[in-house]
Amino acid sequence: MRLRFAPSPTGFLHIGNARTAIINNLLALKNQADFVLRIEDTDMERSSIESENSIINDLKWLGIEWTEGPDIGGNYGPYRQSERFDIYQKYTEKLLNEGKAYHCFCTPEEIDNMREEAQKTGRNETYNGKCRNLSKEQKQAFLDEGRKPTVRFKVDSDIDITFNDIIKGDISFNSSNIGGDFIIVRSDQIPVYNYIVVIDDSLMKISHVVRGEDHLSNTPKQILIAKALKFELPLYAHMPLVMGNDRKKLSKRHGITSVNIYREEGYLPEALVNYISMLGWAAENEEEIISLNEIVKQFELNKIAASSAVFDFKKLKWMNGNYIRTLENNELFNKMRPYLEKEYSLENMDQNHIIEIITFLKPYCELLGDINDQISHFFSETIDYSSEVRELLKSENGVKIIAASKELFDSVLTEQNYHSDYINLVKEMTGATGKNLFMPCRALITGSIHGPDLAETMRLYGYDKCKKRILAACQLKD
RNA sequence: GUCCCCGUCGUUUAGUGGUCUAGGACACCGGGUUUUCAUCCCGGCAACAGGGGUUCGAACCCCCUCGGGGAUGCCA
Repeated sequence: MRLRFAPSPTGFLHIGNARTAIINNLLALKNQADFVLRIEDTDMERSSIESENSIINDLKWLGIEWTEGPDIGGNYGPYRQSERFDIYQKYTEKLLNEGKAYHCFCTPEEIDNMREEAQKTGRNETYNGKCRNLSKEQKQAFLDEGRKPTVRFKVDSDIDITFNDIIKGDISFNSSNIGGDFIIVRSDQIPVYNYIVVIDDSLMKISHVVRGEDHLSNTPKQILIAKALKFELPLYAHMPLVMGNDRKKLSKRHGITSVNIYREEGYLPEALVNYISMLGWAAENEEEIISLNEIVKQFELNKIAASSAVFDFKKLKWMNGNYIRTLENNELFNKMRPYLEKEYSLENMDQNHIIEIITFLKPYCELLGDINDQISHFFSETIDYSSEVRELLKSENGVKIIAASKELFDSVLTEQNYHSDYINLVKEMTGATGKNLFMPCRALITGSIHGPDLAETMRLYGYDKCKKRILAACQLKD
């Protein structure tokens, strides 16, 4: 089994493409198949090496590993289409010589008119075959005019093209419905995707073409070319597209679509891979959070749903939080570290202490970056009291509790029991209970009325810091 | 317009003729974990697009309608 992922380097790796890559990777792992990364960079205007690098970077981050590609070579290279033009040219000449393709001198304007005409009359081919049987003289005349021809592939009419798609089942097209003779080489000599994808897949011995459903209607054209070139056909599997919440193809306006942004936002690649694997597929016991190994073990291409799926950002987030919670503490620290360092200098801090805090705050984080908000009051010396907190502390009850707290820290509480005994002693002194007890205590120490267990928070703060906070609260004036 | 694909709770899925008064997960709502929030646990809400067939029996098979998506590029 030989698989391939063939992105065009015209931007960042998109979630939809990432899914194609992930599914191919799953399959490759399951079947110990060869996995080719091929760069489809024939759109000279939009392709860039920066995009290629960033896509490769994102694929690696996702844990995807190919066995052949532009970065590592292989026996079927080169793996950039822009480096294979001489190969394609031979096939073009062959097609031309055999009368299976021909030069077309029509201008874009003429083509536009044909398209309009075809639309109006309800015909299916957009190109009317005008240049199919040009005489030598006619060709020469166009050449003398300075026209640069394209190469069109001859599509015979009324031929049934059928194939069995692994995901969709039997599919059939009629050659009369695919738009007529289509261009395989542009007027600037650069061949187009629909043509060379066939050559590359054949030359690279790809056995299974697993790609997005947007390629489904390209498939009959590709089959026609493969037949003209006497290539063996690969097996096809077209995956339904990933949609936004309005059921349109997932795009920027639906939310984050670039994989690199997910990385920056603090998603774990394991979570993203897990979630995306579950889009259109379910494990035997319907377990949702399962390891890559288990997915690989259970995954079957023909079990992918034939219908499209809406990308659920909330569920992804939930899943990410889940992965964060199960991460081992030191590892979690290492992963959160870059985020922390964006806002805090960790240089002079006790690493074990930070790990202790992170472990404590883990259930509050769905994204790695969430730690920054959660941890701020552990790291900062001063407090910004919100107006809500201010009001609470300036109430009669709040003032009473602040006074009691100060007295306790002045005389009763020690470095040993300041965290464990504090709240109970305040309760005894003030008679406050329940919310009236806990809210002000939490507010005056942490500056917030919500948060994790107060005693543990105080322990992690340390005696001095708790005392400072109480003194600060005493200073609280209008 | 034309061609192709698709149609189970809001979302994602289980379901391949009887075990389905349709199951799980996310989201949402309610309760519990003797302060809050988060985690965790329990409970609730909620779907077979519609209409015809086939069959003793249909979410599952067939047809039509409707709905959605994709393609229709000298993009990939």
